Amino acid sequence: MRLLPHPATEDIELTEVLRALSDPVRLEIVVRLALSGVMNCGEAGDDLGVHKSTASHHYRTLREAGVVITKQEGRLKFMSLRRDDLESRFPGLLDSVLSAAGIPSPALIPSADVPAPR
Amino acid sequence: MRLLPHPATEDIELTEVLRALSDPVRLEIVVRLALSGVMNCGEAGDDLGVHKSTASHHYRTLREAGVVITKQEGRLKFMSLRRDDLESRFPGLLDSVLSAAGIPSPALIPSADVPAPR
DNA sequence: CGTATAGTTGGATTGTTGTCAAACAATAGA
DNA sequence: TCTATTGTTTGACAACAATCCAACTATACG
Repeated sequence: MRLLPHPATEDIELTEVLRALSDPVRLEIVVRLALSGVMNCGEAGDDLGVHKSTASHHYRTLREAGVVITKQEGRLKFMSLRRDDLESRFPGLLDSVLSAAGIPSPALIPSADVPAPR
Repeated sequence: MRLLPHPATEDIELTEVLRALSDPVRLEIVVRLALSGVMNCGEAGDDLGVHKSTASHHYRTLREAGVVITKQEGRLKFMSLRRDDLESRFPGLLDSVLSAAGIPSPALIPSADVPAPR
């Protein structure tokens, strides 16, 4: 199981997080992750209306901004929100964005930085 | 005194607000407004390190995204954050961004959608 | 080993954005 | 009315971003 490169918590930049969240496609991915906890890229990108390579580009943007973490298991890559990291770096930010994006109540889904074992 | 065109509260889009806040120059302008309540464009753009026309472009972006409101009095234009509007549309969002941007405690400055009379 | 699956990468295209400089508009005050 | 002040608009330009398609990599499974 490999962990893809991503910024350390203290290196997450506010403007980069906001920029990552400011794209409708990426915001939708983030909403799905918030609702599901963990998703592989195929699930996360399903019915997004964009080519899979475009979705892959968005995964990378989210990862490099520090919004998601990605772990590979077999031929699947599991993504999850870096809820705890974001909360410690920018308290309340992710929850308010998720709430604004229409998620009923924030933090319904427990932090799941580690994907469930296969 | 004229009010420049800006979106109605219910037309403010989350992704546009996030995009407006995702530029370091614009975020700095927003931080200054949060600390000062009301500023004219000259004050807001002072020492930003960009040309005044660039700053003017950023004012427009912030206004069209629904983040600030601008009112003209004489030859000055006064900008202020749309705190109440943003709070009602996206509760907690602006405060968490301002807090993340290093403002000591959010909501220290009372909402000031209307510039102080000259 | 061959094939299917899952996702990434590179190229091409199209459109957007941040920036400056110069010209412009509007207002206040002399 | 002339001039200084305040900010906007326009044009130009380079950098970036979103997208698709095709080719590629890596893993799992027959």
